[in-house]
Amino acid sequence: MPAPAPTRERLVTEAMRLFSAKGYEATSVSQIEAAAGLAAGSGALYHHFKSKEALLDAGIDRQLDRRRAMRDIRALFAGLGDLRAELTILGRYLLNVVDEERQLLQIAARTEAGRSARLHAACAALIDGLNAELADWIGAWAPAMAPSQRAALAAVGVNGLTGTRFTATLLHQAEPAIADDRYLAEWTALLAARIEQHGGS
Amino acid sequence: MPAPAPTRERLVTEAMRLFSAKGYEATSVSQIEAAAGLAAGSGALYHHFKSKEALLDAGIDRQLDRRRAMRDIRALFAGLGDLRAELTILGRYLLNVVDEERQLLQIAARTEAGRSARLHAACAALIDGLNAELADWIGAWAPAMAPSQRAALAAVGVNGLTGTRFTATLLHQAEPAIADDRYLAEWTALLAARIEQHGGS
DNA sequence: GTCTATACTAAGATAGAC
DNA sequence: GTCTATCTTAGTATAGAC
Repeated sequence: MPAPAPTRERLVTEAMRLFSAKGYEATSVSQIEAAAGLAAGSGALYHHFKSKEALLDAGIDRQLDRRRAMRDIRALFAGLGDLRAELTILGRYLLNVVDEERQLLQIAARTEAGRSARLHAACAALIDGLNAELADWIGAWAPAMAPSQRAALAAVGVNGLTGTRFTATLLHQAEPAIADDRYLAEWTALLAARIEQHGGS
Repeated sequence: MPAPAPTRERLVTEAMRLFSAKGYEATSVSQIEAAAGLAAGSGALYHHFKSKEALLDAGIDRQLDRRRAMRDIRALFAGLGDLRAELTILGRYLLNVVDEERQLLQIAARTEAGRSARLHAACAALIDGLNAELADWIGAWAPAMAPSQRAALAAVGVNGLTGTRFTATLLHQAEPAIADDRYLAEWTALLAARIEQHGGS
């Protein structure tokens, strides 16, 4: 049987879950304590974190650590030499990254704009990274495409992936209205048609 | 000079603005009163609305009234006979609808899932309507396309538009990283390439 | 209709017993 | 490390003067 996670870990886990469901401000310390198996309102949380905000920071840092651990996985599946095969895998990979970061994105979405600079920076770096990965790949297959057009195409592509998760969250859909396979297949066909048309040389 | 809006109107306007910025639960009645020019914490709001939730409902209803007033504008620009010309206008129209409803979408995004059934219903109807409009248009230009594929293509298209606003909100961008014209042009080219390829017959 | 004042509850955070 | 108890502030909402 797995050793129970230490209290500090449980607090971070439950806090991030509650923050993503209700937003930072709308989540009380009592609720976090209760979710972590401590007495609600006991203030036991403050033996592990200086404040509620320090707890959010710890959660963001944990997510950033996970992100660093995932880095360089991308290099594993490059260079199949076939446009649609590569794009299929790239789309699946990008959507997977969005899912890994979904909790963080939801917290940012449910929390006031200037509330946490760290939160904002973590999300901005994520979105920028997704756009850069897709833009780079497009650049390799359509070298003649102007950089500004490449950026716009990458943005539409990335928004097509992030948007489906945003919408699902917004509408409280446990699972997307359209199955991921179906959606990704259409996403791939859409971008492939445009790239072949343009950079097909 | 314009007559100052009545207090009740100002309360709804400011409440919706604050709800969209901070979320429903994170916005206090005092803040709404202050924003509407009343004494913070005076409780003057309760002479106009039974409760904070009744105020949110009034704001949702006002948005639904506006939505009804916008209906049937779509019919004005149909039937240009040119795929790319029609798609350009349709994309501009759909993005405009998203902007009109942006405040409502943001409130839903920043507010806990089961908090308001009315809010959820208003957003679901909006997203469904956008998808249906694009799917119908695709169906007219690519009759041979399977319904499930048409739905998937429409979903990618709509997510490409909603996603750009979601992302801008998430990253606190006053204006999008890519100009709307540039973005819409690429969005149009992307979908047009796919539709021509498929239903071009 | 708007104010002051207030009731009541819950928030974030701390002190000290065990 | 976790608890009970408590401090202080802020929340929703109401009562009553003007």
